[in-house]
Amino acid sequence: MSQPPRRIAHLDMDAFYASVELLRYPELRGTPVVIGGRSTTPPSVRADGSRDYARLRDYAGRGVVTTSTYEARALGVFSAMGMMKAAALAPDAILLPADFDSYRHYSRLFKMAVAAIAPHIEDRGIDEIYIDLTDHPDETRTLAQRIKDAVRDATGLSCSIGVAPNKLLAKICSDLEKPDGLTIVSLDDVPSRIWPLAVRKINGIGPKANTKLISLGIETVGQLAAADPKLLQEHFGLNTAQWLRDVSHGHDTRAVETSSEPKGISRETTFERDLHARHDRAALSEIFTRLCTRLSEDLHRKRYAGRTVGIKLRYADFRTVTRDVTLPQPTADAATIRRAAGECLRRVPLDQRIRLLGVRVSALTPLDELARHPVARQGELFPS
DNA sequence: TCTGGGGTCCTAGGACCC
DNA sequence: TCTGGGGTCCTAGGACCC
Repeated sequence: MSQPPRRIAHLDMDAFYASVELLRYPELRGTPVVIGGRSTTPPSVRADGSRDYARLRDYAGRGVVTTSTYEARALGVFSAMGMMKAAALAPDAILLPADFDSYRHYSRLFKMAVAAIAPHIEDRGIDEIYIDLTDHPDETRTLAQRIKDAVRDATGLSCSIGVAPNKLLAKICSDLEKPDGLTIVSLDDVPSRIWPLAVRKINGIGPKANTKLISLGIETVGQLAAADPKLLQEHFGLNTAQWLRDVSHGHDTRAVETSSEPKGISRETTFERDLHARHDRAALSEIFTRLCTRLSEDLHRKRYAGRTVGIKLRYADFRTVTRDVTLPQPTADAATIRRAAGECLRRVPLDQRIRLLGVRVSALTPLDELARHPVARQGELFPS
């Protein structure tokens, strides 16, 4: 009585932000382009109508690369890299500011195009989704190609799709033939196609676990599958060791979740220069209040209130501390958030320079749900 | 020339209650 | 006076992902 294998697709847009920018600036196609930076401005238009693009070499200050075109990646410039380091590697690369409104627009377009064909979709952020194709009547490759064509028709953008019996393998194989890939993998293919890959390719094995595995002589998924369970348990604990074994054999039973509620909403900012609690008190206070105001607006717009208010603080040396407090009633009110967050801030040592300040509200309840319960009206949701 | 901003999940200890 | 186990909530930190 074995179930037939599921058909799970992972769809990943190719260099999404950069590709959206190339729709707007097609003359940049084929050249190294980097998106990111804090103070980057859009290209200006010259008198003759041509565009004057900023170059990476002209950038100064903080910030990281948000994403880059494949030509820039060939020069060693990747997401999350510091801008100054990127400028050293690719000084002539074109620099563009991120335009998240535009990316969200194209995100909606591609997701709608997929949903018209296969509606069982799990959102994984702005540029990727899982799709459960198990109950779809069409043959797998034909169906996946149809989805790719629909995405291109709707957006002018290419994507890569992996189809496999579960999310773990689908995610891995959507990356195997990028860009514009279409890869189908079954459980039988795991030894030949998955085992040769680096363990880092597994979603959930990050820099820390990767380093640890390599120190144990485990570099590939196949080596992980062959590793002594006792050894793994010693270094990772029972749960993680079991998970490592499962994923190394391509096993994963997680369902495609078509809806989810947010757990927390936050706002944070890294300062142009590190600030000191006493010397820069006024500036810090203004930023703090603005974060709370923005967060309150986010909560209202998304129709949530939350009981737990927290702060995050990053020192100049990059150490991070958090403090939070749980209120008797959920709140979305800026002044209430500011007060609670201020209490949290007092519990943190403020003797060193600070580079980042953040505010967060969690333990969320939908506002509409709250409005149906009388207790909410007496709380701090709607202060007089 | 250091390292964004928005999230999720997990662990672990202590408080508190039954 | 000391001794239980289990369950839940709260708080802090860390790993990881897009």
